[in-house]
Amino acid sequence: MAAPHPRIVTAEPDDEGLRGHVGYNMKRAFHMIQLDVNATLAPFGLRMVTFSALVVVMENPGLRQSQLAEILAIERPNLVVILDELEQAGFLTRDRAPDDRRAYALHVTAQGLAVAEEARLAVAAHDRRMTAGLSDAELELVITALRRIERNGREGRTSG
Amino acid sequence: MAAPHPRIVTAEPDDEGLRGHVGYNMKRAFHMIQLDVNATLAPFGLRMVTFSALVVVMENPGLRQSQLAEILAIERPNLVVILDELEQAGFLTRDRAPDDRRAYALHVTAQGLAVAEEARLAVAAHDRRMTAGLSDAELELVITALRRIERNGREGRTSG
DNA sequence: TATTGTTATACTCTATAACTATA
DNA sequence: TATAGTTATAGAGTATAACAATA
Repeated sequence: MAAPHPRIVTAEPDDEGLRGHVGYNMKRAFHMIQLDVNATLAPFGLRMVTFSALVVVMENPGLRQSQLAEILAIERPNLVVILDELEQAGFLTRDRAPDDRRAYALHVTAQGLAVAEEARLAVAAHDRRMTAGLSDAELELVITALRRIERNGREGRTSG
Repeated sequence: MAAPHPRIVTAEPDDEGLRGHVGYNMKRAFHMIQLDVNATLAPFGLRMVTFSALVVVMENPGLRQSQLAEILAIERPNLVVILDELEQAGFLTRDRAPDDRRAYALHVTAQGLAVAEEARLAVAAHDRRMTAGLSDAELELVITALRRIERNGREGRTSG
């Protein structure tokens, strides 16, 4: 019988055998996103991770460092330098918690609030650039899928 | 007028303000994927990037290092240690190209082929674990979207 | 004893400049 | 001169152990 789908032979070497793997494609996509978002945030004196921390503290005033680390899924030691950076830029304050003098209550300053609001607009524009060509429904599905993948991974680590 | 969708106030602090951003969710998802795939590949003496390199060389025998670096989107200096690792494990060979004695022609060994085939099964199982709960159509859309995002980022860097 | 934030440290991944040997 | 592979190095991101202050 004749082959119904004759294979097109390409001269160019490629990564065909990896294209079906989620992780491989996600690594490449995330690398591009990280380059673009950091370039987007640099004018504000922010990086992806400092931006994320700033937004979370903004929406959760008085948050403790350990809570922030938990929310952002980063280790406590690594958060220290992130907050140093934000504090030295004048974007947030570490205030001793009155009820527990081991802990710091985190608050975004007026300057930090202003910068964060502008940075959010820039990041939203970055998101639109990076996801150009995807419909709203597709974008929503992608985000839902990413959150599902993260959850699958986290559950696999603890109970699997 | 009464609010049609009364907001449920949660006591728990969270990252609500970041959940709409693709990059933030992708970073978290990819972190989980990377942990899982590296744990999956460790028994084979492979990492995510050495596995990728092995598969590409397998499907493109005689490939040059610079071509492989181009395909995998990694810098030539970083590929050197990756190939050192694969060569020392006995999974591939670097043969001097007869027509250009500056270059190496890469070939996967019989041992490398056997390991790669088993590793591919393990990685496919890892993919299914990580994407559990997504339909085939959703998974395909996610991969297409990831490739689109990478392309958007790459085009933004060169011509934008 | 346990917890909060911190320091020190190490390992991975990525990026750039400069070298060598060929072309 | 230009290119292929290499070396050296620096910068992020992430992980663990151990410490001081406080609970």
